[in-house]
Amino acid sequence: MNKKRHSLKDIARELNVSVTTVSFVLNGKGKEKKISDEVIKKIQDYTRKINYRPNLVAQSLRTGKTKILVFMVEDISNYFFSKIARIIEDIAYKEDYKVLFCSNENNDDRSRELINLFYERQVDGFIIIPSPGIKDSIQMLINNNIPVVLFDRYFDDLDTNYVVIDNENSTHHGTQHLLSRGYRNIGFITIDVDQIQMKGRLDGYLNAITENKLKSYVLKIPYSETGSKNGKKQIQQFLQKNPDLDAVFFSTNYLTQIGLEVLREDHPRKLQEMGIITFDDNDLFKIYSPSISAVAQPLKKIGKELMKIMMEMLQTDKGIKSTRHVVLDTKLIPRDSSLPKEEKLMHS
Amino acid sequence: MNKKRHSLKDIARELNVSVTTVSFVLNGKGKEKKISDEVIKKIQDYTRKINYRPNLVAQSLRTGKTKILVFMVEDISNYFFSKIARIIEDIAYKEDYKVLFCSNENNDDRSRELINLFYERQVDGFIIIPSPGIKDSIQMLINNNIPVVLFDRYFDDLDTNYVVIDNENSTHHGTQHLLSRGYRNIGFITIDVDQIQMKGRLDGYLNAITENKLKSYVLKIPYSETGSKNGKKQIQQFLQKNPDLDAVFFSTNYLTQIGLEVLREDHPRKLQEMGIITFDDNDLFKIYSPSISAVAQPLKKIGKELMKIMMEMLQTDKGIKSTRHVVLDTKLIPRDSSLPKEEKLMHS
DNA sequence: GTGAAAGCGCTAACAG
DNA sequence: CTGTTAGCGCTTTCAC
Repeated sequence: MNKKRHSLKDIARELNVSVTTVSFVLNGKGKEKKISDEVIKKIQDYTRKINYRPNLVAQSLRTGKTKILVFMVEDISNYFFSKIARIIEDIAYKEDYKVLFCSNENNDDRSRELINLFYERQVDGFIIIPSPGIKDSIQMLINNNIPVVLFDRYFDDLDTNYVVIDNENSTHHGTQHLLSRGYRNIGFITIDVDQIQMKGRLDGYLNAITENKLKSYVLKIPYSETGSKNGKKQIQQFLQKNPDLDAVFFSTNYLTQIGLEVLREDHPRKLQEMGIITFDDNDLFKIYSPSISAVAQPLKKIGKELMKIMMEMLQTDKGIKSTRHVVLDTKLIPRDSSLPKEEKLMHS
Repeated sequence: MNKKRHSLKDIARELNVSVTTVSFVLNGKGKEKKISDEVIKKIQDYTRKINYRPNLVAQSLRTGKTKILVFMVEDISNYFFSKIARIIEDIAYKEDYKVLFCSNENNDDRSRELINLFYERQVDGFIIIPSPGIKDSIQMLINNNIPVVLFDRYFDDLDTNYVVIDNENSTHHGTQHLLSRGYRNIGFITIDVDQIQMKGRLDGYLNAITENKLKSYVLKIPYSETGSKNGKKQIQQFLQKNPDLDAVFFSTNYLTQIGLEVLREDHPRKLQEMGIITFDDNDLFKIYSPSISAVAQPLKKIGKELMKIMMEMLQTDKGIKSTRHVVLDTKLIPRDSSLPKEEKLMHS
């Protein structure tokens, strides 16, 4: 086996042709450039024989394109993000793009660092879930004519492409669902963060509650504490302080996980009796006992829309065309955890 | 805002110094090369002002290093893989490496394609869960002196670095656990694939069963069907055909998911009464009802060991030193699903 | 102390 | 039809 990589020059020398000829042939421009069949064949045979692999770094330097996209989310190991990642990956590979995944932990410094890093590395485009304070970095990318699509959330005062869901409507609908099933004291457990998607989710809940002249119960947990014991404790206290709650709405899937854990340990009875809805579905919620009703985001559609916008930008050379705003609907999947209240009480 | 990227040349011209000087200063070699403080300051101030970002592609072409690692798994959206991905990512970033994640679907063609792709792109190292038939591609990387670490499985007749767990021992132990809890007819549901880790898992189970002179019940499902209705159907049939089973051992987490779904839908009673163990833990198994006993892989340790070997190879220039073989222990986490058989029957 | 220049491997305009 | 050549942006040797 050959230890050294072959270069165009090596091949050219070996075959007594010029680098250009080899380059043309390998790029499929042999016919177009009217290179003789004989030479074409010679080159193809030889390169196949030595298993020639072009140096894409050199190619990138020359063309200015890396064929790499960045997909930046809060945490790639989170169900929602990793599922979308997988969809994006598949579409991208079909379009001959590779995808670099990274997690920013919803942290501005880390986000900025990552964006700079990949900017230096000349990636062709960014698909980003922005952390709260990185408007400047996003702006920088846009100024430098680099395709960016945000998703899950965006900045009100920054004109970017984005793909989001109708958060407000979704939680409004979910809350209505609980109300229609007879629940009256509905708690809302969410993340304490000043981001548009979370504000939307809270608003949807609050509106539904006020429209029905009911009392709202809101618990806000700092994002940084969702991984720690502290988050769990806050939910425990919230449930204890509000014993009259007959339903809870969790605004993200990791909160649901913590919440279920608390309910299971401290209030096994409530776990069966309370109405429960989670934002973001998970395969496992379906097979939980009780199965958990969920507001499911359209993962495939989100992935597709993101890539559609991205490919469009990538293809229209540097069109500073209008930005695309896509707002998708979610789907409420009623399961056992939000069965009518009386029914639940009967069973338990 | 400036539309164009700045290059070293631009800076040099602007500041009336040479490219070399700028390069030295930016690489922190100013002092070493005895460049005057004045010039150093001038360059630093200016580059900061225009927010100069070096072109890392050019740098890579020149140095031959990309500072990118590839992490290839079956499916990045799977819990086990995405958790490890996250750990690897964190370690890598600290070492100033970026990580490209990709999913090979345990498919040889896709694996080969991906490996070639990244090889062309000059990535510095590969961490791979190999699909069954890509020994040749792995060999190619090794021949070309590219650091490779396999994990989860390896090839018996290929001398590579790898990090795996003691599969045989783990399932043996798990099966023993079920036996000690009074279960006698234990089924083993696994993937039909000729790979070392799955063979180990099956062997561990079979050995435990034979040692105790019991009957084995094995269901092998093709990997390709685990995502489809077909896989579900096979489990359904398996359970129907073997009504005397009092316990099941699932050999991977996605099989467990399907299995739980089947049990929940078709045999809610069995779900409570049967002994259940899963290979690969998941946060949600802990809060399931019943909580599911699991053979947990040491995710952090796996990630750390992988990166330790990788960094070692990356640093020792081209040392063809001996290959590293790391075999880690798993941890059996007994939960409610494997409570003593009598206890379970009493409760239900 | 600083600069000129070669070269990493590739593309493509231009020349013949 | 094929070859020469100028870069892409950077690092680094060698020269002054």
